[in-house]
Amino acid sequence: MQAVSPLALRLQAFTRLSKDDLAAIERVTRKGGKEVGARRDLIREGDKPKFIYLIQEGWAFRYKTLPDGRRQIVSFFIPGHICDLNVYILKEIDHNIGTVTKTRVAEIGRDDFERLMIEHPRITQALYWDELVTVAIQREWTLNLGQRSAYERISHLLCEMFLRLEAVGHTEGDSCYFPLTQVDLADATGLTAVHVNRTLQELRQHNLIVLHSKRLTIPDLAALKDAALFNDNYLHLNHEGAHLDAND
Amino acid sequence: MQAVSPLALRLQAFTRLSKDDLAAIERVTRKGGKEVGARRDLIREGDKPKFIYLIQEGWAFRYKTLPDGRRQIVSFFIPGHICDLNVYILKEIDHNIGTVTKTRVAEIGRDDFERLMIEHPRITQALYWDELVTVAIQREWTLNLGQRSAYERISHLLCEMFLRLEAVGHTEGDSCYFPLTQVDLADATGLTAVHVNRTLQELRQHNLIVLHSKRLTIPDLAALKDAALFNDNYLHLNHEGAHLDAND
DNA sequence: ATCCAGCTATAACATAGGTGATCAAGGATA
DNA sequence: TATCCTTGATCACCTATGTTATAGCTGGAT
Repeated sequence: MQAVSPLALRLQAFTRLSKDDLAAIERVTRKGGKEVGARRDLIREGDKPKFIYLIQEGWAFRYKTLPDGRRQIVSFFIPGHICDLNVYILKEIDHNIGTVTKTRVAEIGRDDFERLMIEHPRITQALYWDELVTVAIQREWTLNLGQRSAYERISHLLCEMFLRLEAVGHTEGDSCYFPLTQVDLADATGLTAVHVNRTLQELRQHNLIVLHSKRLTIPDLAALKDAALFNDNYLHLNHEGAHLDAND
Repeated sequence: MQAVSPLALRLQAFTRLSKDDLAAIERVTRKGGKEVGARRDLIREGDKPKFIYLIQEGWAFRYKTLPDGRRQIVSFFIPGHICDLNVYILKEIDHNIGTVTKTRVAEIGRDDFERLMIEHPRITQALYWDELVTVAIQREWTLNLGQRSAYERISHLLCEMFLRLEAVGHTEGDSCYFPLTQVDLADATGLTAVHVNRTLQELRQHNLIVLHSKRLTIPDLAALKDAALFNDNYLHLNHEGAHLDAND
């Protein structure tokens, strides 16, 4: 189905990997393959962390809830995304991971993972880069929720997802598959679905987006970025030089 | 001044460290010592990451800004806190770190740090635990900003800070030093200073807090936690058994 | 071809929290 | 003691976003 694992694709945005590295990634990710249906929970709060999850195909998200049912999506996972490097160190998971679409994941055990990191320092470093980017995204979400208006917030999320999808080759020109419902967007932006709907109308009126039938088109990305006060430095894709000290 | 480095104190909440481990921490942290005044920037957006910063004494925070000046504090640093494990992998810092009070930090270079990790696997693991907790806190802040009301949000922040201070021995009974201004609280909770003021009044009226002259007292922590819908699982302090597999 | 559940759209109304302005109180500095 | 500056307190008014309700779509299941 796919020639290259989306993880490998993603990591190569940071550093070049050898054939040997790539083969090791393929091996490890092929091992714990698993299919999960749409709108299912993959991990539940309170679980004992056993595996590192790698999203191979499909969309998922991490979410947290309050006792009265309020719920916040705290991050989205798209192909190539690793959930929680080193997480087996913790005793208990403090959040949930749910799927949006049908999803193919690889469950990677602690031992396999540690072996991979010991035998492939280049991969190890790339994984830490990946982890740092994930945390940086989490911080940007904090800024998003704390300071941006509804209009800016939604624009920002759309920009971010588009750029992340682009990085793993999941866009076609100025459009992409986009399976999130307005309720998902609301839970991710801390707004209500009603207000998300209003705001999407507004974005459409301004010709910043076309969104229907699970397809998002952004005719003028620069304009949407402006509306979002989007600064892509937090995605750390501008990495020339960052890997110069890795031994080739 | 202090017998044990607050970092060592903090890490021992996760695992027991040997005398040798402790000595290594002392050595590394003593090396790059530096004093910074109150309300100064320690790190600026765009800087090239050179050091890992360890807060030895004082309070600081990480913040991000928007072009029009809006600003969000995305995390607080108290003694024993490490800023960004492995951060030297990135090309450019995407946020700022500013001090609240006069602060003593240790700048730890990449080489020293990597040597520490190679020679002390127990410390390495504790550092990853620390990093996972930091990220978990960031996620909880996302929930906080996205879903909690002003009243819950401020209560939550006060609970979190109190518990974190307690973990490094910086509380006295039910009270602690608390140098944040109402503007700081506003920037951290995504509210305005005016509304923070209103909400603090409300908390005082409900006898949940006493706060003046940079001193916070929480007469009934359980009650404040209730008001905050506070669930401390994200701090991962409940760790019995978590380190059983470390070789003693 | 029909049905149904989960989406999307819209409207009328309510409110939490924002704005901008002013003043008082508490520490530093001199 | 006087001055300055930061912080905290309050007030009157405003608006972005939430609430509740209803109805119309749409696409997959049967």
